[in-house]
Amino acid sequence: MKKFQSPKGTRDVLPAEQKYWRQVEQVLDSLARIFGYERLDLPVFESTALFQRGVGTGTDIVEKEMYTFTDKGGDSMTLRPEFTAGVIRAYLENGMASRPKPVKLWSYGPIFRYERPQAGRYRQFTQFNIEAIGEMDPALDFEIMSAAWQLFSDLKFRNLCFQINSIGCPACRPGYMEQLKAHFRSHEKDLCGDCRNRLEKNPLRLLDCKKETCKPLADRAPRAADFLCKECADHFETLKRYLDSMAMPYTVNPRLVRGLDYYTKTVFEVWAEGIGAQNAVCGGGRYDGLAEILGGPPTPGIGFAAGIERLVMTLMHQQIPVPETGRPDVYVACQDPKAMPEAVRLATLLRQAGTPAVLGFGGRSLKAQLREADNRGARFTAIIGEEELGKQAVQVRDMTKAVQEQLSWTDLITRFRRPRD
RNA sequence: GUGGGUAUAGCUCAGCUGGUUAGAGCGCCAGGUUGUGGCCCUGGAGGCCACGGGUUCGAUCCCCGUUACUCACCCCA
Repeated sequence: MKKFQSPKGTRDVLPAEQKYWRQVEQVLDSLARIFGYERLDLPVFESTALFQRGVGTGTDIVEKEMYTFTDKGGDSMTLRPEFTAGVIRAYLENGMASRPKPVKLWSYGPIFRYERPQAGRYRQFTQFNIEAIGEMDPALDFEIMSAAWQLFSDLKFRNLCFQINSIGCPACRPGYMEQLKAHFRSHEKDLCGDCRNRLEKNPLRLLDCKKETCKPLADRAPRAADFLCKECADHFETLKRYLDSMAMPYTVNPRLVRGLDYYTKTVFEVWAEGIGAQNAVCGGGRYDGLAEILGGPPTPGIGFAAGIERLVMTLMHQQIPVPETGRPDVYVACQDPKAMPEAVRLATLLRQAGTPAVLGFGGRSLKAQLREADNRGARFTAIIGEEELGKQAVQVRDMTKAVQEQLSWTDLITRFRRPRD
């Protein structure tokens, strides 16, 4: 029979990797608390139309990357390829517009995109997502970016690169797009095939092309920042002043465009090095038109998403120390198998007192049990030997100091008791 | 969707231009006498050498195909 494997583009997060996940999750949880964001959990699948409308039919995500299926009732459903559309759907559906603005929400969970896997790219991956809805103030753009900043500094990341840009709004973008198209159309014969397709459909993407033939043209292309309307230009300037005043280093990248249709004004990404070609660990921006696209009242918003797998990869690549997890306080061993009933009772009592305790199974030699205690990282081993048998007593061995003493069960339990909350 | 690379033990990999019982390190298990881990020593378990075909007296090795994994393009987290 053919051996089963995890589906292409999915992975198992084995116990050895869990400490890194735990570290990231703890930092995220406290970050959300520090910045005043509340948790919102969403369904993993939504109506396909939500993503078609919200993300945009011209995007790669909607065109070729969605896990879409028809359920038994005949409705088309899609595993979420991003969080934002679902967050806005929930915001509108649950009348959150009546709450104090901005409404600040965060979410965490699996995201699905059907792509060819490579280093740092999976078909099922995990995102942390943060959104602030209902406020135009550039100070909120700053707050969101500053949350990203603090996330990475709390994780102790080094060598990060913040990229920002402004891509305008419905008032100024059409004018810019015309200029952009005109520029590329005059050189159409020099463009690669992909770019010729993009020309009418999504001209912004041409700026992003990495082909040697298109790059020089992209470099000479008109820049979005030069065509912003007064409102967008002021917004961008104010944001940059906030960033400067707090000494947060960033690069204005006129070629940063981002792949989703709904972005307006501010867009940004954070790049890490050393984790492969997929180096964006965080990406986001403002989406002032999205709520309307989804049938709600005009509602501005801004947010970002971070890919947890890439954060974990960076943590490991930069060899950042994280707390060890899963070490037992006490390993209960017995010298003779006939002491096993006592060992079982002692382990149970320890656990009832909240002490992480593991038991040596299988009637193996004491030597083997101590070896196991060592391998599992146990801090102490409680040994029931010939002398202790039937006396409610144990030899307690300190595994780092290699010294031991006889203790009664009650003393042992008292010493290792852990209050639980 | 388009390219390149790689498939040998649980993991990381050797295996010379094809030659008979397929190796190492790590890990796992058990021992090194009288109740005790880490270091050291000894032993053991564990491989249809990815799968299918071809060339050959003979293929883990050469050729073709399939599949999987992987890196990159595209795009993104």
